[in-house]
Amino acid sequence: MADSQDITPITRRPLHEEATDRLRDLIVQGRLAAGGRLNERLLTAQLGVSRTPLREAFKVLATEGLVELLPNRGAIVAPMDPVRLAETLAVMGALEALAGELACANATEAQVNEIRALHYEMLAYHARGDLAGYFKFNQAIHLKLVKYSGNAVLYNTYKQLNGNVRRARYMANLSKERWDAAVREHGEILAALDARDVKKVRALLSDHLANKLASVAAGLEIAARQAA
Amino acid sequence: MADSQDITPITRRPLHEEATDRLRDLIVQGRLAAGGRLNERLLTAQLGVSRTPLREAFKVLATEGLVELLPNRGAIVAPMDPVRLAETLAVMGALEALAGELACANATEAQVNEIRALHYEMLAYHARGDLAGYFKFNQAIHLKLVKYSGNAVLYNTYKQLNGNVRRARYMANLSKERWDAAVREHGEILAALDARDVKKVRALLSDHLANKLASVAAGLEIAARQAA
DNA sequence: CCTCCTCGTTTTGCATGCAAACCATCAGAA
DNA sequence: TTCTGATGGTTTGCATGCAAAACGAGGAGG
Repeated sequence: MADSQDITPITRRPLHEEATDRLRDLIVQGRLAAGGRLNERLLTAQLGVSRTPLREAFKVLATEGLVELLPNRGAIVAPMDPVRLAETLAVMGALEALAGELACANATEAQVNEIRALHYEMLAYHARGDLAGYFKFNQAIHLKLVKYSGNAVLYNTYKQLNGNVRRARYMANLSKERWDAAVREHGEILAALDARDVKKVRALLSDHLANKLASVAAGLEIAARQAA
Repeated sequence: MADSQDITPITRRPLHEEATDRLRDLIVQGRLAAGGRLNERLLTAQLGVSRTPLREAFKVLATEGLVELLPNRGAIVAPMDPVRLAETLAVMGALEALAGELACANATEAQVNEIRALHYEMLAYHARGDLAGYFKFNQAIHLKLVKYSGNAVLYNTYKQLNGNVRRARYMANLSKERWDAAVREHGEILAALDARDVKKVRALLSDHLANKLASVAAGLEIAARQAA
């Protein structure tokens, strides 16, 4: 039987996949500005591929909601729409609630411990006030939780929505109070998961996401006021 | 203000979109068998497009989970995996529960009445024992409910998952009893929605989907036994 | 009889060519 | 001035060309 030390197969990934992933990263990381035009000629030069795989990547990212195709006028990075963002968070909340429920039933002890480990790492960044590091582990915890639900469709759906939200994370109005509260909430979620308390995990995750939604909404209001 | 008699813009849809939609329909309707090979040359001839837009359609449908791309060996219609199907239904249940909740808050009276109308049409097909007609309106009701939640992201996410499930609908073990029960459940859901009873709508929708999942699981077991 | 190799055919993945659509600019008319 | 229409350059959408990969039929060797 093969184990994780197995020989990794030599795979040459198709160019269009590589292009899709690279572009997705650029967009999610915000290195391609929302609403900005995606110039085919420029990107083919930068990525070193021809137009065909690049255009295939556009189509894929369009179905993921990261790119908008304007017929006969090319593609732009999907603009960030506050309403859409809020809607996405609401959906993610429902998905996480389900994930928490399933994780209570399906996650192994080792998996819960993995989340616990990530939680402590996150606490370390929180203690240092390192927001970027905090976000990274915060993300990781949420993703792991959904993954450990054991429902692959749920995981994929969640991940896709998450991509759309991640590039807006700086829009959240993360006050010190809210940050502290979020960390506390994480602690409670972990405890409830550890206790396999389905109802509590559901409720806590719902609240946690609702709070995030509120925080983002507040951030957007500030942004809107500044724009006006 | 413009009304529905408005002038419709003259739009020539891009070929790749048209191809995507056509292919998606063929797959969802089961006219392209699950697991079956998608021959580029054949399909270009049948759809009357060249390989480029067709291949773009493959990529899009692959991200939707309807097609599987085998590097250097073309594309096949994604095989139907019972586990995956069950997982998808679980996710859809969570989404519908959220949708019902939101619909209680956001749906207009007219929208509830539209669902009521569809419900009665469905009842007519049920009374006649017309399964195909029943399915059509059953689908329509669920989709409308999610749409009337007012959350566009939710609607899109749901619709995408639904495409994957629809082609497996014949796998459900729809006994007369289960069918009757489903119809009853629909009636209760409608009543609760009409009464804007959030909790009840949530609970009923969760149950309804859980029952569907059980029904599909039963159908799969029968299929598995037949295969063995 | 099975296995492995060879070589011709088919199919795929990507690059590129070409016509049509678009955009910017500007001249001329109302 | 403001609007209309022409013009050239750019960009897009799709078709097609070409090299590499996969497939498959046959034949040699075990």
